[in-house]
Amino acid sequence: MPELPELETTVQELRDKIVGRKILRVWTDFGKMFRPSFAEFQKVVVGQVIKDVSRRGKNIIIKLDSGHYILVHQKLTGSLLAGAEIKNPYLHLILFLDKGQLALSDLRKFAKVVFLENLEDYPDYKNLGVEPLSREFTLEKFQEILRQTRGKTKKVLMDQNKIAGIGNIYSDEILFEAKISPLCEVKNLKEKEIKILYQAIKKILKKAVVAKGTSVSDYRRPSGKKGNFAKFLKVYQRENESCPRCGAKIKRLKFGGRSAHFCPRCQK
DNA sequence: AATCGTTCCTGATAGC
DNA sequence: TGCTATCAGGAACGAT
Repeated sequence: MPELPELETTVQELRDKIVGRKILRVWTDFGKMFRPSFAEFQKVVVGQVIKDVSRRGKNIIIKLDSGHYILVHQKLTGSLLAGAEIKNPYLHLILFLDKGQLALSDLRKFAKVVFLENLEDYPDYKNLGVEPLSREFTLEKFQEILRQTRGKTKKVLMDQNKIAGIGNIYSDEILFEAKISPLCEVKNLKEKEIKILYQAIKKILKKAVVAKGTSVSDYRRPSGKKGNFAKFLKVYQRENESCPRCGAKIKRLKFGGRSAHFCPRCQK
């Protein structure tokens, strides 16, 4: 699923292809994914020139000539693809540009496309937490976030309103790197562990950005290529395999509606 | 106010 | 073989 490194890759690779392009026509077969409506979206978007592509948390933000925005959340299986002519059985949105196409592929149809006049008017956007690879995300900031939060460490890492961009794959990998159990209550983390966890967040996310993300299920880069991080995964989707650090059997545990993969021996 | 359960969707897999 | 049932999963939303 697309998380921060996948989105970062998407943005970097989309920029060259679509900034400066004019939107001539739009097509969809799934009007339900648009907010407020496809009719509204079509009316406002056609004829616009794409000014910029950026990212905030797991949201892709496309800025238009008019100063308005298209916000795309890819959820579980969405991918933004760009090229001369996109072919794929799961396309649900195509923007026909003056050169090439921009398309949204989404097997499970959970993705959302929102048209906004002003980003700050959108509470789901405004409430997003700190960007973990930004300068704002200092150790002090992380300590402050943890002081204000209760619950299990994995859940807090994945809370978009605390830290934006981390999902199931990278929370598992970060916790393994830091040797902390996903079930560990935040209030029980020692100062030293908080520092190690902070460093692990930066390290794993940076490494995954360099590798251009993880294509463990449906994620694809805008060119249709896969990301390269899957081969670096230590615990995610490795249930019953041996821990690469201590050799114990990796466990998978469901809690709070999601699954955590971890080594029961070396993650405390 | 914070937390919990439900919902959206479809391909893969298990069970018969 | 071919059918049906179950499951995964981000986050908005409604309920408590």
